[in-house]
Amino acid sequence: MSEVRLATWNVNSLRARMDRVVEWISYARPDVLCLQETKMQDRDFPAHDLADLGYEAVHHGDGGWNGVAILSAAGIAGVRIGFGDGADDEMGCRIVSAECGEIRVFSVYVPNGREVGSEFYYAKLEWLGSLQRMLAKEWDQREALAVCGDFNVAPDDRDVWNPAAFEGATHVTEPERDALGLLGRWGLVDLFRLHNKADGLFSWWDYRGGAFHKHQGMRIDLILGTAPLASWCTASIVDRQARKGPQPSDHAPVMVYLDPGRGGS
DNA sequence: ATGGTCGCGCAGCGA
Repeated sequence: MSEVRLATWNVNSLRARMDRVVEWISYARPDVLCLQETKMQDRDFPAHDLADLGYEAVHHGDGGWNGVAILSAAGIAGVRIGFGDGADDEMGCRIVSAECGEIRVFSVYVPNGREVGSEFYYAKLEWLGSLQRMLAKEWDQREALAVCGDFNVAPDDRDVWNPAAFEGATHVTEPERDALGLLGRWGLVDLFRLHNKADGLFSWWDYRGGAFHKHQGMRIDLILGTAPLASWCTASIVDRQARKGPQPSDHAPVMVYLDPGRGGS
């Protein structure tokens, strides 16, 4: 297979964002695009419009909140909804996966923990734990597998616009980062960071207060991949252009470039 | 100065 472009984007309502998604697809040409916060029911998902653009898709959503999807120009097979043990249903349509060509792709929307120490914070940690247990139990880290989505965790201080101001705040606490660390110990690598080491490379900026133009953001949208994907990865981008212009999402798309003919696997 | 802006859905909550 030739180059594969694998992307993830929290669109904050696919209904409100469809024009921007179509625009982005037309110039970025991802082979696989994971979406989060579609905020729609399955029956409203614009599968036909996406098929016209050359994408098969799977969507998992039940209404006004959450909702995840995978668009693939490399095929969709072996769809899995949720964790398979009902845990996802309680937290609401936050994980879906499919075989896209030779890669098992997950699209995930990790719960927002709101205030540190709140019940929502612990539910977020539990959800990340469920993700790790599901991967360890059902999947093989030696295979080509990617977990893409909005993790609501900034992996390290480079990923926060003002680490001093965020000390102890949600998205950066040790337990949240430890939960990402467990995914790393299982075998997932933060593919964006393989070829982009600088700070200030954010994927989300608050709508309020002109945060985007003040470069006040965080990198919380991640593409995690197993060792084979890490060996294939040649480049990565965050497309800040998509955060500009009319009716943008508060997140920008993140994309990695994979060359399955490259590296040792 | 505890604000600010979105989306959903039609009040006020969640992010």
